Amino acid sequence: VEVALPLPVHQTFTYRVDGPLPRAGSRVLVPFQRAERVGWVLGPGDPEGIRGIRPVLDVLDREPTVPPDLLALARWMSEYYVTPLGITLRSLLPSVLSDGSREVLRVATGVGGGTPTRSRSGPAGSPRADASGPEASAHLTSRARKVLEAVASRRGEVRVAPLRKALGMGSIWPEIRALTSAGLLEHETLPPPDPPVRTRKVVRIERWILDLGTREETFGRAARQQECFELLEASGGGIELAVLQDEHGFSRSVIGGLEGRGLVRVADEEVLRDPFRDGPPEPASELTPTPAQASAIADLVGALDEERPAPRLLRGITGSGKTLVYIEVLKEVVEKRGGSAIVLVPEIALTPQTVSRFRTWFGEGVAVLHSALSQGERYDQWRQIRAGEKPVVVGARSALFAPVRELGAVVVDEEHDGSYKQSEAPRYHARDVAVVRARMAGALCVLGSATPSLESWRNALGGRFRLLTLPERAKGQPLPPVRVVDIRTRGKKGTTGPEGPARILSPELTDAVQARLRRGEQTILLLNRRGYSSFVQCRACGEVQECPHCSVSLTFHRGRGRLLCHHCRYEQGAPDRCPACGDPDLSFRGLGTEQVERVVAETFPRARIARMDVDTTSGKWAHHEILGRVERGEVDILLGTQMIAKGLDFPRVTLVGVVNADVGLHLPDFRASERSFQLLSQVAGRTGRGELGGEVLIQTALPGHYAIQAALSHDFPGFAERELMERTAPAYPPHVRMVNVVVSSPDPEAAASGAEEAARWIGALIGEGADEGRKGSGSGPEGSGRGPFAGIRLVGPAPCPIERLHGRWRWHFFLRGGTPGGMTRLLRGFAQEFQPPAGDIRVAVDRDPVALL
DNA sequence: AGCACGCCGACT
DNA sequence: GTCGGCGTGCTC
Repeated sequence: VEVALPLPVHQTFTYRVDGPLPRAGSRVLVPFQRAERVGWVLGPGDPEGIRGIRPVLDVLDREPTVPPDLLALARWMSEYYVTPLGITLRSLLPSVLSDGSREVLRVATGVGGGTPTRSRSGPAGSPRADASGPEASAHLTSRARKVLEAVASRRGEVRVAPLRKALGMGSIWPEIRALTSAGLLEHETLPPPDPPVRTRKVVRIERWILDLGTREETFGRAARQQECFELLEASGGGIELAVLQDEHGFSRSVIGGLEGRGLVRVADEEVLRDPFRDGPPEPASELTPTPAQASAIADLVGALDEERPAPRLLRGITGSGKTLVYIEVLKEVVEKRGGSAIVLVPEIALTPQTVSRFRTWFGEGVAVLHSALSQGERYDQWRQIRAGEKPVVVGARSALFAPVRELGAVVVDEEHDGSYKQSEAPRYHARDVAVVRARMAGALCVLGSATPSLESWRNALGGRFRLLTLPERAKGQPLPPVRVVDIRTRGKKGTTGPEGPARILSPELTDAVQARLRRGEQTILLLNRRGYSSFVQCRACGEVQECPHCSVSLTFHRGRGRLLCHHCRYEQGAPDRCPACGDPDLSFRGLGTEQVERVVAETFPRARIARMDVDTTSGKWAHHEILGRVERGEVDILLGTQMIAKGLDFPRVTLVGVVNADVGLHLPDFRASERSFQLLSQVAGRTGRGELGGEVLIQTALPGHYAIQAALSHDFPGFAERELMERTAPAYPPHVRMVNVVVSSPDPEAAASGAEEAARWIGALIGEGADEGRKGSGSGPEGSGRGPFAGIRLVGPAPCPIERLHGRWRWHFFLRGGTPGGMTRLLRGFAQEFQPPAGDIRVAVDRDPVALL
């Protein structure tokens, strides 16, 4: 059989099987080098040209874990995103199914003199203090001794991978081998663990008694048994044994009696874990669709019958009721056609509230896949989906790969959201893969957003997607009026100096908040930057503290009293004087949410304030706790980063204030304007949802910027038109497809030369060095070849905008244009054949990147 | 990724 | 003469 292994190698392997061939998509345990690994069977293998073929050790699945449709999708992703198939498959499945074999070590038991003692870490080479050890230990290397000591100091079995990490050593297999052959250690490869399944005892009706006469005859004078049986009947046939005993008082003998008559059976059943199980219930109010909703629904329902329905782009302003449209489509798929559907939602919008809207209609038929699930919980959901018990799957990015049967529709809500792009290999975009999965299944794909990505918008304008619009809010409320407050002139006039509160909360915004407090209404304040200040600068010498691993300034977090790097985990104590010149006069620059919180608390001492950003939501359910307080009216001002901009629906929020709309607008990324516009539009949509109306105030130093102007008038088409124009010269997505190749190394020279060599390699294939010479459009590739690579242009290499990250120096270059097929061939050749120069150099290929930092 | 093998400089 | 630190090529 041909087997895909989760290795960073663009190659598959062939193994021998005795007995029937396992079906494609089944997992197998195979010997690989000196370890055992889990891989996936792809089909019959070709033994031609392979020396010693090794045998499959075990077939781990009775039914393939990867059904044929998902295997085909994985193959497509593997090609398109230039990622080995095994790594792609691993990322589509619950991790328990692929985390593979575990190599364990333990101190050998059979050795005379007992276990080697805990070391007293004598100098290497010195005579051993404990004479009890066998002779063999005398000539161990110091490395081997370290390994042995480490194993001995942890009791029981020790896994190799964590041990190696703890020791900070490279490969420790030579040492392990030496120790095993010296009889000091035992080494064993354990099979993959059984997926964790908890069970409990459940009493379930085995034989139903419908006829009254039979019933009397059966039970006779066994009144308790009859009662118990009737309770079981009333509750659908199954009750947990412990509940029957403890809560209903049926003794073991009553249940035993029923068992003896063959009426019930006591069996172990799996306990399924589901943290969303107790989400708040939502009344199933049957809403009447607006005319716009009704016509969107009609189109979508009609599309379900098409052979190959075109993807639909549903553009509905915030509050226009896109979810109602989704639900109607799902009902059609699930109830009328017996199919299943997948609904993708951005991670932070995946709340019990969101889920409960689907639960209202589909009840237990809804599976939820969420990043906060434990491995076991995820696996539980996955099994139920595969068993066909959950026709509706709601989840974040990876829910797209739910093994549903009869896929009828895929919905991608907030399709413009950047969190749909995976940042590790396979670097897929779930929106794009959703279109592909739906197409492969002949299913309908619905992309929904108030502010579609320009990629989808262009597809809709060009007819590849069908555009559906919900131009009005479902309850007829108007979109809130938006006002701009120019903050350029503030500060000088402010009473407390240039850094004082007046610069942070303009008089206009202060008055507006004050009015809400007086009326008992709520305010949302957005500032898309966490921490207290994004950098700390010495007023004497100008020094700014940077992260030692990344080329970014350290952010001051006042709550923790520390400086943190927002890219890696680095942190250090906050300085009280400049580390360079010793001057104590430090200025805290670059406003963050912590500082706003402080200013707001000082300005409105009576207000109840909640802050929501990644620093206040570290716990698993912290989001829900904070939002619950807002919902119950225990919060007057909710302050936070972009995580408060999505999906919240609180009718008493009548003011949204954007503290500084310019954060992010100047990032060196062609999507900076698009992201700002989306964020402003989204947060604006948080108000005016109830009868109280609403208002939005945007503070900015760039009141004339088109992204802000468009947000003022809620004008998505206008914004899109302008932005599409901005991206024509030089050509950026969506006009061309783009690939970002990032080369990194701990050594800055190696990163630069690695990027140059990689670019040269590709340049030679596509017939050009770089793109600079050509101005204007990217068309007309006269000299540059007309083969499969025609039209592909290379730009760069250059240092990445964040040139150092996690201790690695980074260079990158772009490829753009050409045909998708040509690009795939180019990239595959590159991935398979390009050898980076020696040293620790990594090459990451990011196709259709969403962020270029 | 993780392993073996081979080369080379440093240390005993 | 050995040990340990890389670089290179291969894994069914």
